[in-house]
Amino acid sequence: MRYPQEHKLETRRRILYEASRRFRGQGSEGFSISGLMQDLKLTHGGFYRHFNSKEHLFAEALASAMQDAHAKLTVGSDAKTPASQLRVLIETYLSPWHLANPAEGCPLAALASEMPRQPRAVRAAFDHALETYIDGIEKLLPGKTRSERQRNFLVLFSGMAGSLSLARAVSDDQTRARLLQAAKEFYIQAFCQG
Amino acid sequence: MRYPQEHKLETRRRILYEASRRFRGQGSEGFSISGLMQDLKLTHGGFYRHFNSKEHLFAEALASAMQDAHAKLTVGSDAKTPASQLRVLIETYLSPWHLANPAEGCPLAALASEMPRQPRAVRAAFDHALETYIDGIEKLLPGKTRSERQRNFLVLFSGMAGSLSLARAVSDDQTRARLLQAAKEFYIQAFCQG
DNA sequence: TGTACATCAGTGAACGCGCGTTCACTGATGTAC
DNA sequence: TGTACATCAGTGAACGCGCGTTCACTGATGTAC
Repeated sequence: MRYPQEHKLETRRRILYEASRRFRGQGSEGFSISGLMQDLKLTHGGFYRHFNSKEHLFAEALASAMQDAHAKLTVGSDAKTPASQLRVLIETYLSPWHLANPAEGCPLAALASEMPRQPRAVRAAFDHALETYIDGIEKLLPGKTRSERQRNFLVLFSGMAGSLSLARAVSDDQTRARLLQAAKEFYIQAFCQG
Repeated sequence: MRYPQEHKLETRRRILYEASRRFRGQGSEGFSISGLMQDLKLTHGGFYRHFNSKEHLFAEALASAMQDAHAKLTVGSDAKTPASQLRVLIETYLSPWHLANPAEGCPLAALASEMPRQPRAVRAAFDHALETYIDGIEKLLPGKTRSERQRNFLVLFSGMAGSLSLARAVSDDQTRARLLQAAKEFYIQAFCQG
């Protein structure tokens, strides 16, 4: 059957967003196209009207995931100094909510370790999405030059992603909470007006 | 055919070590039992004389990998102060060699993000191996009490693992090297006699 | 010491399963006249 | 305005493939007598 105009774009958007959640939550091989489409009340065959392959979907989903994470990390923190905005961002990044919701969180924590094994196109998409991520946040970081702030971004975010990732990896709730709390204090002290 | 005594244990050891490399290098689903056994000049059927399942193999391989990483991080650094031993350890962890050789490196950087999706037995093995890892290194960290040193271990190692992981994820060699270098300076400053 | 049998690490065909992808088809709506 | 045809998002059976795991089998060596 023929669908109203805009319908195709809307379907594509739905697939992309749900995929960006699943890649983060279950990894690049942890879910099937079939299951994804089924949960969107569609069948698997239709997927290929929107994306050439799962690999292409992953590449696009990375950008979508990075935008999503950026948006969630920067809500409601306007009209303050960069240092205090950064403090809120660190607290949000290392919050119990982010710990419990990998599918809606930062792709660095969820997907960085899979990147070395991905095909060139996916890795390029990751590189590009990361650059955009940096551009959106870099201005909150300490540092006189742009490249100094970018270095600080990389150290801070890779460090927080590692802490979040390890906190998710261990089973004991108390260890998780302690790690998150200790990391929060550590990075705030190191990067906020320290 | 019947094999000399000790032969079975030796085969088991070879499977386990090679598996610990592959899990780190390719992830829990990135290689097959068949391929693993083939490269050890064996056939896949024989695997099940040594391990009940790939899951059991993963659980044991985590301990093996963590021991391997611990050994590689602490060679040739005796007869110094804890702070200078820790400095060497940080430099080794964030070295170009570790960047280029995930299969023989720290499982935290390579496997932490897969843990949340693993079955209970694997996660328990990870928890236990991590505790042993901590016990072997904790004494090098600053902190008056054991639990303070353990907290410092968790912050430092999860941070370094995140940096190494992100450095491996990006494609550009210059960005990688800069991230590693910046992280090295940052963590040395923060944890060595700072 | 010699012989018959038991053992069991390793072999390789076979299994069921889920996956990504393809493709002939459907049918409501848009378009040409 | 009415009619015939084209379009194309979505359907679902079918494909080939690689995987983890099972199992009947092999045969050199250990053991019982």
